[in-house]
Amino acid sequence: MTLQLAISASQRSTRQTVTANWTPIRTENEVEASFAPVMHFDQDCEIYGEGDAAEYYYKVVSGMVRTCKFFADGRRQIDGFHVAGDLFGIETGCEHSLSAEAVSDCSIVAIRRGNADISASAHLLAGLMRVLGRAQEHAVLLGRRSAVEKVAAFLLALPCGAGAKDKIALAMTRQDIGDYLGLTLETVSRTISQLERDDIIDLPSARQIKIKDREALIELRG
Amino acid sequence: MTLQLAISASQRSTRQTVTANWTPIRTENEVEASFAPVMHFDQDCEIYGEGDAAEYYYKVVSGMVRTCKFFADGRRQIDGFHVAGDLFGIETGCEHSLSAEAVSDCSIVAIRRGNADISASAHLLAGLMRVLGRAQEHAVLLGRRSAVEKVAAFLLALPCGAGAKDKIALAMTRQDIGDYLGLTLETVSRTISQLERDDIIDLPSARQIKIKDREALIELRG
DNA sequence: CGGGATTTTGATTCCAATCAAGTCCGGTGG
DNA sequence: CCACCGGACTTGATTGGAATCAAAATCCCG
Repeated sequence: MTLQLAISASQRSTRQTVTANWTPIRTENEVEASFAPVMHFDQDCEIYGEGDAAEYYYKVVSGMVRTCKFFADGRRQIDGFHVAGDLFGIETGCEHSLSAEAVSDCSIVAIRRGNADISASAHLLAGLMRVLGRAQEHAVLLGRRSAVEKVAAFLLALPCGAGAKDKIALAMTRQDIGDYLGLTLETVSRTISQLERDDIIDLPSARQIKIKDREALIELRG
Repeated sequence: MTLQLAISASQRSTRQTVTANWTPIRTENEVEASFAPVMHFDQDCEIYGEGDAAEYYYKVVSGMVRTCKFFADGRRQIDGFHVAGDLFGIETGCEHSLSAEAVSDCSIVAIRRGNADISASAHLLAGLMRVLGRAQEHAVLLGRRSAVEKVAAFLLALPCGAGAKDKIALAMTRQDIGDYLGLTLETVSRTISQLERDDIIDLPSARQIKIKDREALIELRG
């Protein structure tokens, strides 16, 4: 078992991932390729970096992964959050155009490109299409929309905890949410607080959100 | 030959497409499916609307197409501009999640879904991957970036006129560019004017742009 | 408990949106 | 050929919403 390293998170939005730190585990019950080791990554580990050779694409088994782009000035744009079943790291060219990092401790399988060709598997093709649809929705979300609209849409798109419907456990920080929505962490916080004051959501803790009035959220999302 | 109808373009960003108005032409030299009629659309015609059954996906032969989303309040987000060779209208579900319209007079081929399955054609799969890459880049562009950065990136991504390198003929209006970049038409105009004042581009006319200092643009794009 | 990271909240600033005139340009008709 | 018309574009003045700067509160983990 590997230990979570302390992270020197001083500046805003700067790269703060610990270096790769994963444990390969052979599994029997994996549906994909004949030989797909499951890897475990600790929270905030980098799975791959922008510019790395894209020999594999990946599928999340458990936990959450973020794919993102870093700019020279330290700003970061998160492309997406990926949970169990999601594909990520699919590339046209031979190198990754984004970085991928573990939001929480997580397990993923790597699938060698060409080995199991996407076109060979209807399952993978469907995954690819889903990725495309999400990317397009994300672009629409980032365009001319206000902070409330963005946050409302984000909350509505979030997967609810199994069983307890309308209860959301956030795995990511306000900074992560901001970098995904194109807002600052302060604006995200303020907006969420306002939603609570308006009795639209409940905040037992910062990372626990209960949707009290889904209709109102849908209204705000526009 | 069909006539271009007068358009009542009064409000900003409101739907202003003329109703479908296309001419099917049978062609022999089409590589795709065995039976792919080429259709012609006049400028500003709707090719399909959000919610329409997605029986086909499409490929641009000539001219330019925009795919976009309309909001209840009249705002519009343009998802992308598509030129010769580009695929558009690929959907996961059974209906279109965006609308498609002709930016200029254009010719496109429709490819029936399932008939020529994407997975059956490496060519189509590559097209799909390219679409995905573009959608991701677009999302990154719309996130936390300033007006100048957006416009610079837009100009650099534009296809230059054949032969005369660095000469761009804009097919779209300032409003179109704004709805693509998540800016108002005024901000787009101001930014372009500023670039001219800074001697980075030249504007013989509003729709003709000559890039004088590509390095500077790249610098601004970040 | 203690300490650091995360989150909330407040005050102020700034960039882009909005509101409001003009100007330019391509097309049309006299 | 020129005057005129309408849409597209430019430019100016002002406003507004989110960013930034700053500090306090809270949570989580050892």
